[in-house]
Amino acid sequence: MQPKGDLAQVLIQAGVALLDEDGTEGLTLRRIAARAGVSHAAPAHHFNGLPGLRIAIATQGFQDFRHDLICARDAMPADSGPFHRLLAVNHAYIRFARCRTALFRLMFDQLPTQDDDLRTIARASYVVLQHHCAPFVGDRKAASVETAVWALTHGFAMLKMDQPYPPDSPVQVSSYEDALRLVVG
Amino acid sequence: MQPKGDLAQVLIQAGVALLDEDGTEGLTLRRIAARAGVSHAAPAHHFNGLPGLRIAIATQGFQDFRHDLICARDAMPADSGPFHRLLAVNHAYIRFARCRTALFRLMFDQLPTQDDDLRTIARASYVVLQHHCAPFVGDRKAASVETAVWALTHGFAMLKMDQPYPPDSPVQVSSYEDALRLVVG
DNA sequence: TCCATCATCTTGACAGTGTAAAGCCAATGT
DNA sequence: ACATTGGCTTTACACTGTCAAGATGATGGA
Repeated sequence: MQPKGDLAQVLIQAGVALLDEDGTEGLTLRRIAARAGVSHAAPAHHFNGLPGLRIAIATQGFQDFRHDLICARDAMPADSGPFHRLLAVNHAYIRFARCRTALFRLMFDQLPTQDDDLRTIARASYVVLQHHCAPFVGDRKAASVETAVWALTHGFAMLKMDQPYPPDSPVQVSSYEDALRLVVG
Repeated sequence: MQPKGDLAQVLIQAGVALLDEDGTEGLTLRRIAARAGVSHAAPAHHFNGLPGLRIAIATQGFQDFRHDLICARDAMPADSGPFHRLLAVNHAYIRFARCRTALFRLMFDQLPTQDDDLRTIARASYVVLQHHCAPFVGDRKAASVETAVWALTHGFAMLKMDQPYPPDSPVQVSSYEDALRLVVG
């Protein structure tokens, strides 16, 4: 779903803003239209209804997501070891889920779609994480290591997202780094 | 949110059935009411609106979930090793996410709530998995091992849920067992 | 220049949704 | 006998997504 003009991008940004501000139930065709200053039916016309708009927003979300991951890697000092580079990327992953919960949920809710753009950018996001796993493969299967690292990170992100600061949570903050060492160590 | 009478449980079961049959957007107060043969406002009266009903359904979902995990463990032969017992439980975890996607999503969407019943049963579900990690702790921190195993399983479940059978998926079926060995091995 | 075409966006209408207020009604307690 | 409560219905309302029809303006060929 490629934007036809200027308005499409404005609508997507309005939707992202609504998700960040009001959460999942804040995302509404009519609210997006009002925020963009157009009639209530304009969004549906551009994105083929609400499902199309959700896919477009998820696509934008993955672009922001990938950007965050890459920035986290680039912000590391040049002499950082591969573990700390991987850790920085994965912390960005978890931070994104924590700071932009509604958008993060929408992104992974919309994944089982046929839309090519969404699948492409989602895959590109995965490649960033995948790339930082390479130094740790050793004589193991690369897919196994990548799967373990990704699933660990994604699962941890979901739990941190669900329970921001629960004193009795089974998962503590420091546990992630320890767990990651188990996987790549 | 404890049921006041018979109808409450009927409404919950109707909601679960709607989720299984029609997916996330099939869950509607009015559809639940129609299926239960009561007026459209009855569900809201019992559960304090849609949010309360969703919490009640998520609570029921975690009970089914925990039941599945325990049954998977009990179905293993008595001489099974601890790894195959853990694997059986985690396969049940992944299978639940795959077979009851909408309910699974709702369960973890509703987790960040104050509802005590929901938090209690969710925690009890986690304990089942936690318990099977004990043989692999060794001299490591128990929380790290449990976190790694749980996050790996949950993350893998989410990916299998999103992409049922994609030929180009970065995560293959056999990868989970390999990844789990990395963590507990 | 004129006219057809098309994309963009608006307007109006409709069914479906959650929610709140009011009412009904049987059971219960005093 | 009477008031009260809980369980459920009825009614109404605002909000939602979607569709059909129309307005507006740009494009592009004759």
